Amino acid sequence: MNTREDVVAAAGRMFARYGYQGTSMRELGRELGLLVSSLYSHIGSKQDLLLEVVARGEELFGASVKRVPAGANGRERLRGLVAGHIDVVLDHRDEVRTFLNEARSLAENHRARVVEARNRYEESFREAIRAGVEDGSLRPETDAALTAIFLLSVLNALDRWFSESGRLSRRELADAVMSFAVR
Amino acid sequence: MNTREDVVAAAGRMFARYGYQGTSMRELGRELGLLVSSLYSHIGSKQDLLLEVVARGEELFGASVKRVPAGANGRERLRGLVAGHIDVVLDHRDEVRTFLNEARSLAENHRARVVEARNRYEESFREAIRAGVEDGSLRPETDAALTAIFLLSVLNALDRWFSESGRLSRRELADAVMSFAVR
DNA sequence: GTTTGACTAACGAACGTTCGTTCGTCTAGA
DNA sequence: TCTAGACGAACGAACGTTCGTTAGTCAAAC
Repeated sequence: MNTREDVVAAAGRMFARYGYQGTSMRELGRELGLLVSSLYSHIGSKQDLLLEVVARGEELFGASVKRVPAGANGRERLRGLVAGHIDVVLDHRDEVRTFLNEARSLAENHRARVVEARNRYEESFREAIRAGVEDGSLRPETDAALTAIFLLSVLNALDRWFSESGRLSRRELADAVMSFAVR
Repeated sequence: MNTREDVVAAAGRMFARYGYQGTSMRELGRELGLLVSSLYSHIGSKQDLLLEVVARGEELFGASVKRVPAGANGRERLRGLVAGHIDVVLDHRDEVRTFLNEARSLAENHRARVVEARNRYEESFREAIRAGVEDGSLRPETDAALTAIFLLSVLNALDRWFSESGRLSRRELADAVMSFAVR
């Protein structure tokens, strides 16, 4: 017997791998050992399913920001954001991939909300960088906007190559990313 | 009157924006002012269309590598690769986006070829970096594998935010990316 | 100078298949 | 006995593709 949670988790897995449009409800059912129609005992629609997976990705990043200690200096806060992002990406690959790549398949109003959430998230990176420049923990010539974009570009591509059993630990990865972006 | 070229170009545009699975042949026809069936006067199948667009992206990157002068030192060659990549991404957004994001919708054998092409391309970055370390134009502690991945992560995300009318020129962008990756 | 035949581009109808979704029924556990 | 979850059949719409046909163009053959 499957729970609603099982359905959402399997949907995340398949959306991440095959994309929203590339995932049929029949295949999703097969993944769970169910017929298509049985899925609708748990969910309202395919679109709802996407919405839920994307919302989880959104919340994960939001929660990660809140976990960064407010008292620290700019550089430490940025380092916290980077480490938090790494954890979110690697611990929740399916939701993150779906959040990053499949939001375009959301209905307009929900997609707009996601874009806004991503902007707020990026702004928290910029804010930490600006603070670091002011408090002297980051070089004065550091460009907040550009650095934030570069950092997030690298961080969001992580799950395409990073392996837990590889050469680098998460901590070493965070160090490498930080020294790339802000030396 | 439309040519085969028109069809491939329109397909690139739509694959880039809506994805391969998110593009229907009927909508592609509408984009060109044609009925679905008329498309098949120009092409063999939807899959052929994807293959052609992806192949163009592949060739663009391959040609960019060849344009880098072989005589230069490692750092200069890397700089040439970065500048070339920027040009390809910004001058051929549709083909590049399709090449990067939609290759998974290719039949297995063709997808494997794309993966191989991408590996070769990344290897040319690593090679330039290793050469730079040896000839002293890059810092000795530079990690070729990691630097190449970080560089390509940043470069491939460019078309999501870079605007020709923005604050940075392409040259300034190349400078920023280079100093980001190899100081 | 006219006719013929190949060629291209587009049409509209239709094919079989798959899509997301709905419905009424059945069954096992509370 | 009631209910949640799974079933199987069915829905209309959309999918990619094929078909036979038509109108226009252009060069070669008469």
